[in-house]
Amino acid sequence: MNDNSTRAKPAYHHGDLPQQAHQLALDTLREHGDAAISLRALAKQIGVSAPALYRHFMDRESLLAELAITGFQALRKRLLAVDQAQPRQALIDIGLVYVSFAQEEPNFYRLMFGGRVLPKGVHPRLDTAGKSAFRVLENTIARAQQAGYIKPMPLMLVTAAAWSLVHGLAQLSIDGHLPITEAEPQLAQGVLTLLLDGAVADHEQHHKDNT
Amino acid sequence: MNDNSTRAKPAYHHGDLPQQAHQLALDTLREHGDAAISLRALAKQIGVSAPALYRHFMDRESLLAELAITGFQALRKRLLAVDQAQPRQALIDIGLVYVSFAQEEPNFYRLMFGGRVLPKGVHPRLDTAGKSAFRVLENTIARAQQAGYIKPMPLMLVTAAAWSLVHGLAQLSIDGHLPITEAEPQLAQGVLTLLLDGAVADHEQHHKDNT
DNA sequence: TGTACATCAGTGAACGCGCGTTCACTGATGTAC
DNA sequence: TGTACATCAGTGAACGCGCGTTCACTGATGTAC
Repeated sequence: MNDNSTRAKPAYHHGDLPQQAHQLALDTLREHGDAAISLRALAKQIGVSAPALYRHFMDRESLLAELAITGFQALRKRLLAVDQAQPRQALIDIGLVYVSFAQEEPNFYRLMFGGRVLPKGVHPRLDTAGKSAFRVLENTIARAQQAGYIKPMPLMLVTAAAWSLVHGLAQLSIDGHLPITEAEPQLAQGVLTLLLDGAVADHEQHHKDNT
Repeated sequence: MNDNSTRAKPAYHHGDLPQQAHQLALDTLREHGDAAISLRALAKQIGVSAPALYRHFMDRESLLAELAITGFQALRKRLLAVDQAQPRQALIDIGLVYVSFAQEEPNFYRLMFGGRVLPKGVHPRLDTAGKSAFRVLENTIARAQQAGYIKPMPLMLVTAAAWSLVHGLAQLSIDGHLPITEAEPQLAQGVLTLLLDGAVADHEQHHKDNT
């Protein structure tokens, strides 16, 4: 009687408010960006009074932080799925996966890395989630280096370079500055390869140790 | 009589409204970010009614676009100041200058590249300004390539890589993800060098042509 | 040099909006005995 | 098994806010003759 579809329609106690709010906020984020998320609108759509949400979320920003955490977990999961057998291919693939995540979920990505929305240090769980996604990238590089594929140099330096490159690619392409689509990742692939092999012409390689 | 200090204080006709509004908005942007800019607040601070601003700016977004244009011009100017004598040094310096601009003017940089605020294609003058700043970077690379310093490959590929790298560095460092400060640009320098020389160990170079 | 007139750059009031958040409350549920 | 009570999850009303923008207007300025 009260469970005819997937969800009951309880009169007073909703029973599933936090999850449903989270899900709806997530949909809104993906479609319209973080700026479009408002607790009032969310409550209205769910059919619940606005203050009800405050039982489950400290404030608007906490909700955004939870969404961002979800995003980092999703990103991490995708990065973990990359085949690690061949160092070179693993490095390229992980970059491509990173970029394609941003392309598939631009609004998610912007929330996660916007800076404006969720400053670092305010939501510890968020920082942790971000770090653990980053660590997948870092581990891949570390492995490649241990295998002797990457030059011996501070891990920090290589990861900073790799992360900067993929982050830049991601941002520029979701803002329409680079002609990269999911269907045409050639440019992204070329760029990643460039970091591996270097831009400098072979006959100029003696310059290397001058800097 | 009406010109005792630098500025007159005319009763009705302000005489300098657009410039003063632009300047004040610019200060607000730098200090508090684009979200803090409101036409009403601006008008209030200047001591003029809010609708007065609509004589000079189509709407809020147009004002933001003008600010962003100013930003791109400033960035371009700095990039142009880089010494182009030595290809390698020019490439590194232009990257460092780019990153340090973002660090000095994070809110400016976010407005210019935020994506959320000013979508491409809406303000043609803005797009032009962005392109002409970008062209300085592109020209530097083209020169280095013509000098034989950069491998022969599509210019687009190298510029995409370089731009992505510096953009990523800039973004990550202003969001506090990388320990780069103006006083300590070593990491930035190391990262830029890495793109030039490549990450792959020398004895693995035979992999190069496999990809 | 003076005057009529067009144009420009302001004004004050108002529209309509949605937001986050707090308050004192009530209805529903779970738990100890 | 039944009942008293604590706790939890909602409610409706309200506070206070600032925003962008439009409207009909008026005061100031520049221009033609």
